[in-house]
Amino acid sequence: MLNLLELEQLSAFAEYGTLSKAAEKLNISQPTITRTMQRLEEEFGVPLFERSKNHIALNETGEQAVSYAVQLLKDAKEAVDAVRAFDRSRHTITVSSCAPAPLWRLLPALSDAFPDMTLSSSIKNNASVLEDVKSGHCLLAVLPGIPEEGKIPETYCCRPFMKENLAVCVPPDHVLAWYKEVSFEVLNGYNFLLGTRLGFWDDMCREKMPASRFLVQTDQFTMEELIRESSLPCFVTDVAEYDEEIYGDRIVIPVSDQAAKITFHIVYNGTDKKYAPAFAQLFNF
Amino acid sequence: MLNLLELEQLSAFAEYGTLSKAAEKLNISQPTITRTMQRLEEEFGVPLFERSKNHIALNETGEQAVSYAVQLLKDAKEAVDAVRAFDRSRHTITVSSCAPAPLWRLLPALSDAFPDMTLSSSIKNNASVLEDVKSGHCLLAVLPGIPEEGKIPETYCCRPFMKENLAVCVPPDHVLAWYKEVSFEVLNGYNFLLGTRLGFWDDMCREKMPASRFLVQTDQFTMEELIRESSLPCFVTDVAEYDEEIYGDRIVIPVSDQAAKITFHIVYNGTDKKYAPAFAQLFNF
DNA sequence: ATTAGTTACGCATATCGTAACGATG
DNA sequence: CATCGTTACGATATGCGTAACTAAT
Repeated sequence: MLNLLELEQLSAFAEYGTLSKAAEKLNISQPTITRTMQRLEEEFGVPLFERSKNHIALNETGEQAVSYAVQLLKDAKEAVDAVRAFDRSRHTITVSSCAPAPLWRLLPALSDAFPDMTLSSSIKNNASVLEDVKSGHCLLAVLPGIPEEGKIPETYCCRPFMKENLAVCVPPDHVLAWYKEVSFEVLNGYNFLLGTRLGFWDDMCREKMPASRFLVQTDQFTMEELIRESSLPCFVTDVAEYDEEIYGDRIVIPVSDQAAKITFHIVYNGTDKKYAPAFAQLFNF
Repeated sequence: MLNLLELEQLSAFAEYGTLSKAAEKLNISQPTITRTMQRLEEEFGVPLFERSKNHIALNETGEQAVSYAVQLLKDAKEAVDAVRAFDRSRHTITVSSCAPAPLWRLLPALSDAFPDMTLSSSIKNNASVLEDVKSGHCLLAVLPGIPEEGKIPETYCCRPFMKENLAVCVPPDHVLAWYKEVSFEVLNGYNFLLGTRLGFWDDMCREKMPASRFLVQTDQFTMEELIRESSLPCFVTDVAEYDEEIYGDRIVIPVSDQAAKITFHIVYNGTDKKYAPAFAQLFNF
């Protein structure tokens, strides 16, 4: 039977041209590789090399053998990787969320319910989250409301999880500070500071306030500093903890639109034998 | 690195359910297979089995590993077979001929020109011969005349090789015995003895003499006996040696049609670097 | 008591590296 | 004479089978 270690030496010989070079690259002695090539010829049962007294080269059959060897080695490596990935997936619960806030509650709950599983979460826009849940790329999805009919298979379960309401946050001397509540229509045209990793809130703001510009900050510290030092409005929600240190005397004004009052929903594959029952229990309070 | 021998043991375990059974089937001791499974888990780096004190079974990851293992083993075997087949093809000149007679001259000539090559020949009808030469399934083809325009790629060479003329052979008291030569039209309606492996002659006879019946004999001895003991006409050609023992006092009458006077042509791929030059020399006298 | 799996132990052999050799340009 | 490939030889370790052990049915 073939031996992958031997095939690797064959492949190295093909790559480097001489047995000596190949041996050096593989950190083995040169006689070893000589013997391996002889063994390979025995195993294949046909000549693979043209030999002269101090020269050896692949013949046509040998070239063929090399191409098969390379393929086999590649397949073998991929197999190992795939098995490792599969094992990893068996011990990982993957969550795709449309916003950060739901994760703050969801991840601790999952960690509690599945103490020996690894949790892996990511925040993406709605479309990507939908993709993930449909492709099975994630086990749990968090979406802002019930997905439209036909967007996900019927076997998937959808349960309300928590609410979040959007608000703007402005310094007391800002013109908006007088409002008790404010609509997107009014806000449209103002420029805002916007933190990254906001998920679907990001998309929604751009959609509802097309005339506004959003000054996206990828760095958390920069964002906080700008909130303190500028009078630019920013966004907060009723779920995020409100840090006095950062917001100072800024005033919070709820956004009045229905679109700003979100009920996050959990979506998961109801036919998954391993997780569906546990998820049903977790989310059917 | 993975080892195919180990994967074979894994596959056997998956197939037979217990280590003992697998060990027995593979003619190895049972502790050996235990150790191999342990090594495999190390190599994959993840658990593949559920173990209790005297029981071991594949877990889900293990099932995955098995399916990859089976695939790899299959691929490896196929690779060896393919390399062997390739080597064989390198030492074999394959000839497809539309009739037996050309082979009687062609094979000795090839054997002479390529003393260390194996010759492999087969007789088929014209269409199959054309298929073989186009697909590269044969290196040399023998066809009855020049193939029609477009039937073979332009890069193929076509050279006249030898002539063969069809004749019928009847007992002296047969009504046909009076003819000096005879046309298919006259022959049409008579029934004939026909040996197998006649290649295209077979097809031609059926085409030119649709009203005739052909009593096909697969066995050479039976054929000869029937020629001796019956008065049924049969076919001979000017190339086949005429054995008095068999034909006795039968009379040979050439078939007058042009279609019965064949010039066999050799066809081969003119772009084949290895053989085209040698073939050109052989057939361009 | 039988069957299955793991561990312990000793041996055979496979495989490696060093060294020596042969050939070639 | 430097480089490359093959062969010889001795050390090592890898891997096997036997035997002994444990647990479960």
